Amino acid sequence: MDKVAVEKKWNKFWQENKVYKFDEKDVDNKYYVLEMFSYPSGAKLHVGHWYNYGLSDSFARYQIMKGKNVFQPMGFDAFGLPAENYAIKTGIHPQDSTLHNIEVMEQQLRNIGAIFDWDHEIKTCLPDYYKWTQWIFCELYKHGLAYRKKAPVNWCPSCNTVLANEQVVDGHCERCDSQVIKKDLTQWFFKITAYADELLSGLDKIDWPEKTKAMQRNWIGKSTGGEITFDLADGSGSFNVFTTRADTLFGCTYVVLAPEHPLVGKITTEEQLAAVQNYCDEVAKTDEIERLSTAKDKTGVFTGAYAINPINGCKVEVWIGDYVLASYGTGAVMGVPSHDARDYKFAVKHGLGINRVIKAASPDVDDSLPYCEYGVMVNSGEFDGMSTEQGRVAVVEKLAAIGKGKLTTNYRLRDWLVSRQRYWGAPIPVIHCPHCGEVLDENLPVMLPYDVEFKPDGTSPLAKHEKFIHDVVCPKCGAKATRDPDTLDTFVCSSWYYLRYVDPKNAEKPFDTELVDKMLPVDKYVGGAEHACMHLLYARFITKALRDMGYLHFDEPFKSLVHQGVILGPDGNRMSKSHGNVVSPDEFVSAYGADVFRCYLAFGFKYTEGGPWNDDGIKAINKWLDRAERYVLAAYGDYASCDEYGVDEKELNRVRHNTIKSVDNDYNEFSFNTAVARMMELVNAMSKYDNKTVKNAKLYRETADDLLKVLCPLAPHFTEELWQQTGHNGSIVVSEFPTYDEKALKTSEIEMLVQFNSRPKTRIMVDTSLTVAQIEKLVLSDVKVQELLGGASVKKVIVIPNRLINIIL
RNA sequence: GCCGAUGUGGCGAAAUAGGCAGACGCAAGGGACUUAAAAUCCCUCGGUGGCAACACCGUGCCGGUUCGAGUCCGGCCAUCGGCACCA
Repeated sequence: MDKVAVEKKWNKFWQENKVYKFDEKDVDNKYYVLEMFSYPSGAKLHVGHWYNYGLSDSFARYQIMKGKNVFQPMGFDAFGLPAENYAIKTGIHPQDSTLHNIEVMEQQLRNIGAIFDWDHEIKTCLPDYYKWTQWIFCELYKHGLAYRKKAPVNWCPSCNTVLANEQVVDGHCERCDSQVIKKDLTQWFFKITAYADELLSGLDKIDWPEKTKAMQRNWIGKSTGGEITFDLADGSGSFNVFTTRADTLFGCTYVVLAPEHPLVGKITTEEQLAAVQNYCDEVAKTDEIERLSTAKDKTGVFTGAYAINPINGCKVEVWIGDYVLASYGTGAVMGVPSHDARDYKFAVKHGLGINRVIKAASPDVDDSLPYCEYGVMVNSGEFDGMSTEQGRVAVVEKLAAIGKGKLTTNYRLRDWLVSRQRYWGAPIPVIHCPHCGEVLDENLPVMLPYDVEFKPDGTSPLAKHEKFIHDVVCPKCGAKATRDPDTLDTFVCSSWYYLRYVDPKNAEKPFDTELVDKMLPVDKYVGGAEHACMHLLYARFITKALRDMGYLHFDEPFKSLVHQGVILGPDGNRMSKSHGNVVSPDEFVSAYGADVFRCYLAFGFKYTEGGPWNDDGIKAINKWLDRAERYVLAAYGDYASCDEYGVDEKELNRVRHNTIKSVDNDYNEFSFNTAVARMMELVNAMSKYDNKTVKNAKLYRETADDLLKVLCPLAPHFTEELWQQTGHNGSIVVSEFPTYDEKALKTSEIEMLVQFNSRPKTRIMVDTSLTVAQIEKLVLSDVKVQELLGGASVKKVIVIPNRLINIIL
């Protein structure tokens, strides 16, 4: 078969006849398969795209054959930095390059032969989409979940924009790898922290890889403890510290405030003023990465002020130190050098007191200082003898009774910084009025102007567009006002696209609530693991926020998630231009066809693992499909036919049904490699059967039909062609997936292994209807076994039905 | 440091529930057909020893539980991913 030519034919046929169109009237039987949409870069589809989209499509096709009404949309995450950077380099406008790239990619995606529903396509850079992205911003704002504040933020000097916490990797920009610096800027945030607890607990309800859930848990970083109030010794005020180890409070010999703590300026004494100011200046100059380095010395300065430890009334020194972060907890900690490694280092360096208040619970545990494990309280007055678990609550409760403490929870998760000083994104729909302050512009969309000077200089490109910025009046008071010059992080666009897919042409609303409630959540979401703490977290947040506003009525957007593995270059490195190891699917697809390529990706890797690319086996897959074709056609060819149903027939039938059973299960689990292995076994069995001179045509042909059907999701064009050539009506791609016959899997006799003391010795044929006791009797009376035993006495016989018999001597 | 994975032939990888390790392939070697090549078909293919039947060893390392461990338990080592002065 000329696979390439055949693929063109069927691809056209399916699309023209809308063979596997999602039936909008049968929503109750829907199955929503979604792959993370792609960024329309100038480069062609690479092997990774095929791996993700091609095999997810096989899963979707399998669901169709299992009778599901499958919805599998595709679109483009079209805003973003790369197009803008490309524009800066080449002068080609981002809109032009993006729309062109999308056209090219659409064609390439069609060539995979996937069932994408193009009527539901989304391009996030078009006004009819970003209008609703802006609408979401407005809704969040109205519900107090979007706000603007001045804060130290991550700034990428190369991309000339701020970044979200999630986009900073090891202190470097996720995109361009430049070192990120801290800047104090006024920026827009989404209050994702309001959902911290639900984002955490919701993880228990969803079928996601444990690894990914663990990463989100980690990222959210819940920690329970208490806030404890220290009064200043001179009575001029107080401050709180956060601790998870209130049981160590009696060991507190000093307290440390973050250098940015608002109290620092007020409490510093005359003598210490110069030192403190000097220290704060130094800290401000050091960049975040250096400051957060664990290896760094625990520097700090005494403020000259004293505070009172509320549990025992002891007077302790108040220091400042940059190991205390202003942005976590209360920006102040109690110093307990005896039971905290950092405090210990700090105390030793600055000559502060060390006072042990926890003993190891069991005497054989290393009890040296600092002792940071849980243990038993000592030197702690009435609390002596209490365990850490009890004490960390009891101490706070005692303080709460006198208004000096309360139990609290802290999260590592920070609010999501969404404004970007870049051009190619959705404009933030806010107008700044000299009288009313910030006012939402609900006259959407706020159009992104085309004629913009987007060369980066650290200010937003839109800020330099006179008309965009100034040609506006305040919606409230009508005064001359200005627009917000920033655009939204592209992760905002992608945080709700799975909702728009089901209702992409709705001009009245972002989506119809009733429809979305029926179509969501996504039943199977497939995409890379690298989005664990970004897109996958943001999407969950937006879903929950929209739910609380009443726009939808479910809690989680993605019921079940699968991460495909990464296909590396042949050298084992991540594919990249700089490594020069990028493998293009094109030459393989044009030589062997899309089905062969897809089957090869299916067979060559464990789906969730991926691995280095190697094209040695692709020829073998091509040969295998040729082999399958030969025997399918042979089954439908001329030969001496009979109704016989002997040993050979039973064996062929057994392999046939075993293949159906296994492959059915394998598709469900994205275990494409083993599915192909089982199908290869079936082809081998057919080849063996074909050697018979007289064959049972009914069985042979049914087997051929079943082979085509189980193979169909992985090789749709190939099987469709053979389906037609063997005289079937209708399209195989929408036929029913075969069911297996349990009876066919069972044979009347089975060969069992005989072991002596767990050592394999011989084999014996056993009737499968025998009981364990009968098998035991049979094996002991077997001539061969008798001979091997040579009269030795048998202590015990262990029979594992259908597998082995272990004789203990 | 903490969290999560992973570790099996020359290679990609299999192994529902503790039961014949290496399914299914690739590569390699041998053979049939062929004037020859391609294609196709058949055989061998974890290691060591042996003519052989067979024996011993073998799933990162060391122990344990069990009639029986790739799988369970304890302790290590290595690689990869994530988090990290988070109080």
